Parts: sequence; C-alpha cells; structure tokens
Amino acid sequence: MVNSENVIDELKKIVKQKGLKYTEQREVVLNILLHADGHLTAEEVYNLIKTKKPDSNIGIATVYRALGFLEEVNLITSITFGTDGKKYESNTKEHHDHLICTTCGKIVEFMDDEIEKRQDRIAKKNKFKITSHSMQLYGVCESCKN
Amino acid sequence: MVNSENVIDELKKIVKQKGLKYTEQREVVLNILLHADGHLTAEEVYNLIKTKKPDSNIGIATVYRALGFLEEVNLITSITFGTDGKKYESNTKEHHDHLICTTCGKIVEFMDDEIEKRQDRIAKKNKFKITSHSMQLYGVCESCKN
DNA sequence: GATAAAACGATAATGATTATCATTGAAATA
DNA sequence: TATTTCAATGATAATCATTATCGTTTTATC
Repeated sequence: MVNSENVIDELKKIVKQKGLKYTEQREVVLNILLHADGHLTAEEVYNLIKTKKPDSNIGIATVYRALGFLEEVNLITSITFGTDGKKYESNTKEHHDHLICTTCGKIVEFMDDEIEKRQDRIAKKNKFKITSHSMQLYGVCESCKN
Repeated sequence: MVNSENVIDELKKIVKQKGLKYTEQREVVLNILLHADGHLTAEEVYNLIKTKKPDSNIGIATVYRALGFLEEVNLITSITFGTDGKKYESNTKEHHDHLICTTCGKIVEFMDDEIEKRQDRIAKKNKFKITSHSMQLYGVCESCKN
C-alpha cells in the first residue's frame, strides 16, 4: 500500500521523464481517485472535482485526457462493465478482481493467488507476455436475492 | 458441443415460452454467430447479413435488438474490450475465457477448471449467486513480441 | 522576460447504441 | 380463411460517452 504523496511524486517523475509539462489538473484527477474508494466514471470524477474544488475551472475533456494519460502510465486502471462507461480506480491498492451484483451494482473486490498463478501459467503456455488482466464475476448479492 | 439446429430449436422454444413472436431476423442473427467463429460486433453481424443475404432487408436496429435478446436468453455472450464496442459470440462452444494480444488483436480461448472452481468458491464465500463471469488476460503474443 | 511546445477549456464532431413511430407480420381466435 | 391484436420491424432521430479541433493559457527552458 502506497501513500498519496508517493504517487504524486511518481506522477511528477513520469511527467519529467517523458519531457511533458506538469499541470495541476492531472494531479487533481489522480488525487480524486486516490481518495475516492470505489470505481469512478470520467463524469463522476469531473463532478467530484467541481464539488471539492468549486473554483477550479477544469473541463470534462481534460478529465478524459488526464484519465487516459494516468492509465497509460499505469497509475490508474479501468474496467468496463454494465452500461455507464469505463470506470477508473487508482493503482495504489493491491491488485484485485471484482464480484459484481447485477441487481444493485454492488462491487466486492477479491484476490486469489492460485488463480493468479494459473493465469500466468496459461499465458506462458500460449507464449503471451501478460501486461494485465481483468476478471469479473457477475451475480446477485445476498441482499438482492429476495 | 451443440449443433446449429438444436440451437435454433432452442430459440423457437424460448420465444414460444415467452409468448413472443418468431421472426426470421432473430434466427438470421443467431445463425451468423453460430457459423462465424470469432467475436463479432453488431456492425459486423449487420454487414455479414448484408453480404450473405443481400435480399434480406434487415435494419441495424434490429440487429442490436436481436443481439440484446439473444444475450438476455443466454444463447449468446458478449465481451467488451478494446475500442470497437461489444463483441458477441454464440454459446454453443464450451465456456472459455480469453487471452488477447493488445498489439494485433489476436484472441486465444482457454479454459481452466481449477480457476472455475475457485471462482465458485469465492462467490459462495461472498454469498453471491453467480450468473456469469468474464476474464481476459491482456498481453503481447509471440509474433508481436519482436 | 521571451519563446516554444504542451496542456488547457469550450465545444463541435464522432461513433456506438437506444428510442421513437408508423408499418408489417405472426399467431391466436372467430 | 378472415379478423384482430400486439410483438417486431425498418428507418431514422436522439442520446450518451468519448474524441478531435482550435484558439488561448501555462509551463519549462533559454
């Protein structure tokens, strides 16, 4: 588990290394994801910024750009499911997969070492060099079963 | 492994059971997916129908409706990845997951019983009733490594 | 401070998907 | 078989998420 400051430093390092310019907007977007636990759409990130920093004049396009950039440099991750577009979360948490209730939208995160190991083995067998993976179990949670 | 006729019969049964009306269009869409091996977008299904049955006057909206319906009744499955929308495949094949090359788009299908078992266990532990799952490993395939 | 290029905000454009609506056609019934 | 009803269709407008454009603003370098 990494703390926020380290991640911001990481961002600064990456930006410098790529010869790009450091802007507050990317930092703000990353910060939102660092502190919101859960999975946010671009729209949700945008609205949170508007709420938390009413004076900041960030545009929705910049949010999309920042999210794209942050994902590209691997500081955040996206998953797509359901109907409301890509959802993002920061990469400071341990890696995990998702159990999703298709009725209420509740998301439970889990991790299983054995599954991870088997995934690696399968990739190796097929001569793939794995960069990431995504796994979702869909179903109905206990409180929605009734 | 099921043959096409059985699946068409299955469709007929479902439609009747739901008190709906049987139409050629849904059958045509299902047939396309039964015979195309691979994963097709709605657009691709539409174009294939246009090619294979130039006289058929099917509309793109109907293709979307048919795909939605067929997925709902579990005759086909969709996965979403990359940038060109939902992709569909028929459910006549054995269940499997996907290994996707992010460079050339190649898809390798695989199945691992141990992973499946573990998924069930995880669901049970969290008191979810699983309806489906989706798992993708992303990476670079052998021929793209160079 | 001057300069160049990156990044921005506003917003138009795009592309996939969904909704609308008048018309067609399947199937139950007379 | 003709009638009736309502699901389904085709055409297309509308929507929604995302991306591209473009003139302006910032950042980093000199």
